[in-house]
Amino acid sequence: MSTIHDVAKLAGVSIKTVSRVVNQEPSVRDATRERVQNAVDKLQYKPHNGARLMRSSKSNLIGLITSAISTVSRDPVKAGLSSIHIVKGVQQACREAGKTLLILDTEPDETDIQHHIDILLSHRVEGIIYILDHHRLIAPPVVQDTPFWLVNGYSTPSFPAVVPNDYMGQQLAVEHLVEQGHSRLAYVGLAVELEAGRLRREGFINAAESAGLTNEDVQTTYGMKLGETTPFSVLENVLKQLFEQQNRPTAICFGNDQMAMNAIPILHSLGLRIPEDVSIIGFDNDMAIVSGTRPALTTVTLPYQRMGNITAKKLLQQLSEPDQEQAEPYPIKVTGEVVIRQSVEKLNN
Amino acid sequence: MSTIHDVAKLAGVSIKTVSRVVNQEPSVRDATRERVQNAVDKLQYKPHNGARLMRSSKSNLIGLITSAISTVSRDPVKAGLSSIHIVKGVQQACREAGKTLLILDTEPDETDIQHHIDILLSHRVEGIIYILDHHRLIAPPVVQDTPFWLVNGYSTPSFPAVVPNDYMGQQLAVEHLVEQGHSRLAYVGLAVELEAGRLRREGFINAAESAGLTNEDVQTTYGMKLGETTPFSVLENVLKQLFEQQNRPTAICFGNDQMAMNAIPILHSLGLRIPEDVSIIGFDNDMAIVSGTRPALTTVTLPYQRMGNITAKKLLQQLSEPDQEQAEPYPIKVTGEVVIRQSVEKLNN
DNA sequence: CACCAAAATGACAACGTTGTCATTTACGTA
DNA sequence: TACGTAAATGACAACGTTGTCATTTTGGTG
Repeated sequence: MSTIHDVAKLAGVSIKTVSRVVNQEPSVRDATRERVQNAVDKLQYKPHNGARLMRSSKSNLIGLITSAISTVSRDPVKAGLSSIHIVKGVQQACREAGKTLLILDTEPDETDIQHHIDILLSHRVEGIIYILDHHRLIAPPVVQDTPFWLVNGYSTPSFPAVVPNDYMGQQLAVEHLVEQGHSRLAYVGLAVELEAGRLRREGFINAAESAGLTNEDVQTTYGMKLGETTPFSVLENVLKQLFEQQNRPTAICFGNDQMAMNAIPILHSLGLRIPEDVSIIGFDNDMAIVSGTRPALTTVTLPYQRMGNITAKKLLQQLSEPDQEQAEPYPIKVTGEVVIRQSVEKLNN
Repeated sequence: MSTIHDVAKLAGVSIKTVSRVVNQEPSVRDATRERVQNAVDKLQYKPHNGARLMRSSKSNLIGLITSAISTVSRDPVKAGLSSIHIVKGVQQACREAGKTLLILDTEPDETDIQHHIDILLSHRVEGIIYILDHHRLIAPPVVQDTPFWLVNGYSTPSFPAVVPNDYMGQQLAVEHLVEQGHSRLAYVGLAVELEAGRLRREGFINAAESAGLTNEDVQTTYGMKLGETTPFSVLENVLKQLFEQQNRPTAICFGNDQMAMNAIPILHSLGLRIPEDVSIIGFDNDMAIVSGTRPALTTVTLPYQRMGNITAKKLLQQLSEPDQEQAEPYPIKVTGEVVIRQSVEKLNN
């Protein structure tokens, strides 16, 4: 592999002039620049990033820690929305900024990431982004001098983090149902021990109250855990009870798409048509699920890609403007949006 | 960020002794080693990879070019099996060998990867793996001095490459059907302009011949393109014609899982039960598809993860034993295996 | 032509580590 | 205790580039 000295000798200039050409500095004559560029091309010279890094302290690398690749080949329906969508969002922002992403993938369920941090720091990455596989609180990682952001997880109010706004997302679902004329709602959600489960339930309850729905009109149940297939019999019992009562709901908000998908055949077996007899709405917009449901599922997006993009842009901004402080406390919450398909009917009332 | 000089000063030794401790060289006294390690821990010293790289010409990085991340969030059913499974296999082998993977993701359909190669070479990666999103022939990339492997694509017989053995995979499917007593088969496959489409069709025909099936017993049709949803009406017509004839097939080999999945409701609408009236078998073992079919689809795996793993191990072997030559011509073909579920019935005849 | 200022070019030190070889220390044996 | 050898430690050059400042070249003006 050729060095800057080889190029300088072939072009008949100093190594500094070669450096100026390669780095597109202005103060080089056109004829000189052309002569050097020809030598670069002929020798297929690639600058040595290690040497650059020693001199200029800019690696041009952004470190990314994720378990998305290890987990992406699990059963897509059971696994929930893959955090690789977050990776994609991060990647887009880095590509636009001309930064190279150094992705380190952890084993699933691996919580000690210090070894990964050490690798990234030895490569002198300019910043680190750690993507969690589901929304939760973690202890703050200890990293000096290098900007560090969490995505899909959070720590202290001073630690940079971006999370999905599960609360607002579920509110949007309720607002959509109410707007479509629904006034008797049920919520079948995730376990409240889960961050997302708790926030989505709270969002549902608050939105129902804000819409003036009384306790008679609103029924909530929960208990399903992320990552587990909803046992058919459990969901079946829940739905049976909902429809054995006098004030049957006209619409059901599910805590995620998987529950909504599993509910479809159960509701059919109860003699209910969707959306004519009961409307349903999911959460996540998981294409592995919604692309297969009949009728096509109306749902709320889990804005993973946007979260990744926002995080990377914030980090990059932090790098280019080191004195700018984040005004708001963390985490930054990103709200999804309703994707209207065919599982919600408009009522005339 | 502290340097080796800071550690040496704190521990009261030379920088070379610090280097010996950090690199776990043997010739250091235990007491000295402990003193140095304490200083390393106290200062949170991380070796500077750029400096190491300049001195030792070993980056410990393996470069990977793929479009898997950009494409993974497309509709999983339409996209075909994601090449991220290949990435996972590469990752496993690199992790075991203690190498860090530098993943560069291209835009979908981007064919000029020279810019990505340049980035990787400037980081002095020890080897490069280029993953193609589907099995095809490409022009040989020009890279000097650095080992370069293709996965899911191939070039000249001297260019290192690993591809799926589509031919053998489809043979396995036929052999399984024959073993289950089926003697009247149909093949509904991918377009033969596609590498996989051509090889799978050839594999089907050859396996049927080898099994002694006559032309009367075997019917082939093809024309579907990878990446496009099979138009329902086209597939419907194909299947109708198959079952309007006197010698109806007892089993259908599909060129991929997506076609098999789409065929299920059509066969039902023709009054055919699966597998009682007609057995079906897919190809790819795409969990985004097979996890949702009823009955559960018997299929042949597209061994992406294994291909990735084999490639990385070959590359790593090339790095540790540079004089070893690959005995066989390229590409190396990796055969999948039959995954038995419920869509193939055993006939008594 | 002489002078001045701006543009272009070059010399060389420094970045943080490892490889090489010289020097010092410790241990075992006679 | 002296000697020899092996183990441990240290000095310093080199890796390939960029930053800094000195030097040279060029162009314009009087």
